[in-house]
Amino acid sequence: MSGTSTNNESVSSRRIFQSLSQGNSTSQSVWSKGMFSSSNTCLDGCPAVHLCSHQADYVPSNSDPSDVYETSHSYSDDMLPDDAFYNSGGAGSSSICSTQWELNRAGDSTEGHPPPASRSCGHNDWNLNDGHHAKRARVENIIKGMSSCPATLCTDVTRRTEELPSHQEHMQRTGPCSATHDQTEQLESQHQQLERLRTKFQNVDQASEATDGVKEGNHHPCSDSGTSQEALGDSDRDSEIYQGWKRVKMMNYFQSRPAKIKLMADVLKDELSKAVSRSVDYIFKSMPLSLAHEDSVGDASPQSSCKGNNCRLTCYGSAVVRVPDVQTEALSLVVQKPQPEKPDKFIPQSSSRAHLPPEPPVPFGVDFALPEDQPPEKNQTAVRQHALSRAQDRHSEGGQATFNTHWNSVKVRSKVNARSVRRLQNHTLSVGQLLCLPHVKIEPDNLMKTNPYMLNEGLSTNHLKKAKLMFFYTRYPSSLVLKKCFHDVQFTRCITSQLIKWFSNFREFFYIQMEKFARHALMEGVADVRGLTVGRESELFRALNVHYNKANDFQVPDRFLDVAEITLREFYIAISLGKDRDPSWKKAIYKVICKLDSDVPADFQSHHTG
DNA sequence: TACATACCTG
DNA sequence: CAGGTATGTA
Repeated sequence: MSGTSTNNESVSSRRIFQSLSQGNSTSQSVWSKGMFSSSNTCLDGCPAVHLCSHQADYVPSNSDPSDVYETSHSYSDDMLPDDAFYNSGGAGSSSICSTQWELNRAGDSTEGHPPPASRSCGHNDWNLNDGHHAKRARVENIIKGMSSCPATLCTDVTRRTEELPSHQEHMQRTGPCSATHDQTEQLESQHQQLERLRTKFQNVDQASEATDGVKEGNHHPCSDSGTSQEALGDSDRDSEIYQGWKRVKMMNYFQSRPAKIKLMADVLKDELSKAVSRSVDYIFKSMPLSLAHEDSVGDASPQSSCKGNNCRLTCYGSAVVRVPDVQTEALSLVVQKPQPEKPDKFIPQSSSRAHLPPEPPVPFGVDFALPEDQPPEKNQTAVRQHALSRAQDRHSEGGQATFNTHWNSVKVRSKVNARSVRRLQNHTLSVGQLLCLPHVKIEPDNLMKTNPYMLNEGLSTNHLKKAKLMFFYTRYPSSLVLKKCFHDVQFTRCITSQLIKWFSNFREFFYIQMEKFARHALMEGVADVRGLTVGRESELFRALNVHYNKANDFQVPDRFLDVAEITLREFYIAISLGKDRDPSWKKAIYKVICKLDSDVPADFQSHHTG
């Protein structure tokens, strides 16, 4: 294969990876901001104010990726990035508000009624002000609602119908003051229907195995109206019942159907399908993907945000923990849509999260604890970018320390590159596909920790430094020497070419310095070539040492000083003799210098790192 | 012609 | 540091 084709491959690969790397680096801040924005919108929208303040402080932005990095992590700690995603996306909350919102939108009786959730949850303004956001909210809510399963919904309706008498007792006791006039009318007009519905759904519940423990007299723990209900204020109870009626109203549509549960499931599935389809179209038309559901439970307490409002409703029990799966699956549909863009283009998507409507409020009384057998990482199949974003978080915690211990000279860039590589390795490209990405920096330490016998399929910054140190001994290493010294690398044409290119560049810099200092000596009037010496304190040596041994943690062999001195004198002589008029005048010098190579110490062949 | 290297450029 | 091109050599 000719070098041209190899170059072409390298070029294209490099271009690609450059784009990826740039995307990463430049998206750092964006991505980080996206984290915040996701946090803003995660829980219930109500506390978005204080979350937004974080973002506002942050957004002005830091052009320094490292600063961004640090900042983002310190923040992510506060935001409980991992579990928060699952917790905050709780089905209960979204189902509640979404369902009731849907009902409010669809229900005739709600004309003129602001949706309870809208009144109670501070995010409604966003929803109402943006039809697209409303769509998204509907999609998410429907998806989440699905997760709670129709059976659960039925149990909820059943419970609502059961609560009705007590509510009427309450109304009789307190009068209509605690409820709106419309609500009172609805109570009266629908009471009869509800009674019938109640009976029917009780039958359904009893016949359904899926609703074990939700039968009458054995309520779902979270739907128990005992203690928690007693703790409610009157207005809370009214609102709650009001929302229950909305659900029941929807149920009325199916009242005449025999298989209610199945029908509901079908309807909801159909709605879900359409909603997801709409959301896909919308998302790809209007904004980058929103992958950020790294919501934080800790910061936005649903109790505080929705307390006293209609947000407090039901608990869907075990369905809660299923919601994130469903939701991420839905999002995965979006993510997996073919995209001509680079994968990392998705990363900044979360930045657009700030423009999305906040998540529906989270009902309190819901156990957000995520089962240990369902860690967030289990959903990596759902949203690759989401996993990637989170992986960045985790790498920054643990892997960062390892990073920082290596090369100070490549701090920021190495972070970006290595993270990018890890992401690519894990999610986008196989390691083999990275072979022809010459400047891909795979952290060998990480790989070797995983498997000390595994060959690196790329050259790292450690390899580069090692090559530079090798240059102190050999300026023209043979391929055999290279293979011996880089025995931890799986040699390919690309790897070999890259190493050869490295040494070519090293020589180029070396000879440029020699010529420069030789001419400088001539200009300074050095008459005798014996006056040209290269010591460790010489300016020439410092220049070379900075280039090849920047950390100055390597004892440069005396032999290199000798070679440098010889080379300097060769240049001095050639220039003084006017040989530099010949375009190829340096070649004679190169022939001399190439014979001065020394053997590379055994340490370079036995150890991977310097 | 294939390959290696130098040179120039970004 | 890497890509591209020019040049020299076998």
